[in-house]
Amino acid sequence: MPARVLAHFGPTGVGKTDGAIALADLMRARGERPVAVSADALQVYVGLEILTGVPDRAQRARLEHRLISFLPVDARFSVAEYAHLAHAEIDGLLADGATPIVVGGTGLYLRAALAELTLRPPPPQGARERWEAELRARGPEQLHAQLAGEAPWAAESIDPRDRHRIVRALELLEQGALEAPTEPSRLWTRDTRHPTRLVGLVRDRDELYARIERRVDAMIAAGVEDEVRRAHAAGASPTARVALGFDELLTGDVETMKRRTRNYARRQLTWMRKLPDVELVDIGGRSPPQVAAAIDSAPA
RNA sequence: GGCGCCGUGGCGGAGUGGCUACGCAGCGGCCUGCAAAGCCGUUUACUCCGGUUCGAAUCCGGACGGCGCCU
Repeated sequence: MPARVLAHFGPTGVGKTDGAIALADLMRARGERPVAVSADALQVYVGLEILTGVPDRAQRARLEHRLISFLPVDARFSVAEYAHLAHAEIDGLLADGATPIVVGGTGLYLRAALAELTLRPPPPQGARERWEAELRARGPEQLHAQLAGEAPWAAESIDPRDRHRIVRALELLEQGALEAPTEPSRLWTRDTRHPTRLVGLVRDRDELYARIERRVDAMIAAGVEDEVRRAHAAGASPTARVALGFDELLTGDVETMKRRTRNYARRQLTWMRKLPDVELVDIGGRSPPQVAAAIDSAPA
């Protein structure tokens, strides 16, 4: 069964955008019409283009990108909203005879775009703030114990120190939306909404880290610090501020930004290894056309 | 040249005779409306040589190296 949707996953700085652009040239030469659909939680924001590494004008001229740089920085965002938008884009492109290339590094977003995850409802008005205040007052262990008392099965799968998940579980519990799953999770299955070919882009670890180093330096040369200050002044939302380097650049701590970016790349690689049916392609030391050919002909 | 202080893993830093210090980095993993988030696990050491001792990173001697002061 021929794949109708292409997907590229890989750690930050590996060269996903360039890879997709090169592949697009190859596809067009064959009469196909590729369009990139971003699977990235931070590239959605307007006003953080340098920081989040959104493809520039020239790159976008060579390959149209969707779901990039469209949301005001002061807006909150979430996987569920993303899943909605991504499904609409992908289905629209297919209906139009185009080939979506889902490109991104946010693992959860990638799966949300490709598959039909059963996402839970958002927290009711003010619930988040209330539980976070509880958390600060009582600490994660206390809240976890409370959760264990009311929904032991849920507490079991959450570490007593994992404040994020504890808060989330309590929000759901409170609105009666915390039910034991009736079917197995689809997060790690090979389930997709359309026949999909998934390629994982990799390269030597030292080389990847060196690229991250250079990339951050290039961002600074391009004026990220001003960009972040402007976003900060514009009231960047909590979900925008989590962008790597946001806080660090406000205080000038470039080394921490680089280190955290490396840590993130490592987590992305962990995620990638776990994806079923991912075809790994080492794109180190290859020219764009070679990269395109390698991606195109990765052993099935 | 003399005297004194110091020499612990990639880095920082405890430990003064037997019992994993620890933190950071690195590495592996978890992951369902915050995911570039949040969380879990984990490798590497006592500068070298000799001595004392049942047993030494820890005590003694020497070598080497570093720092400081003196000549």
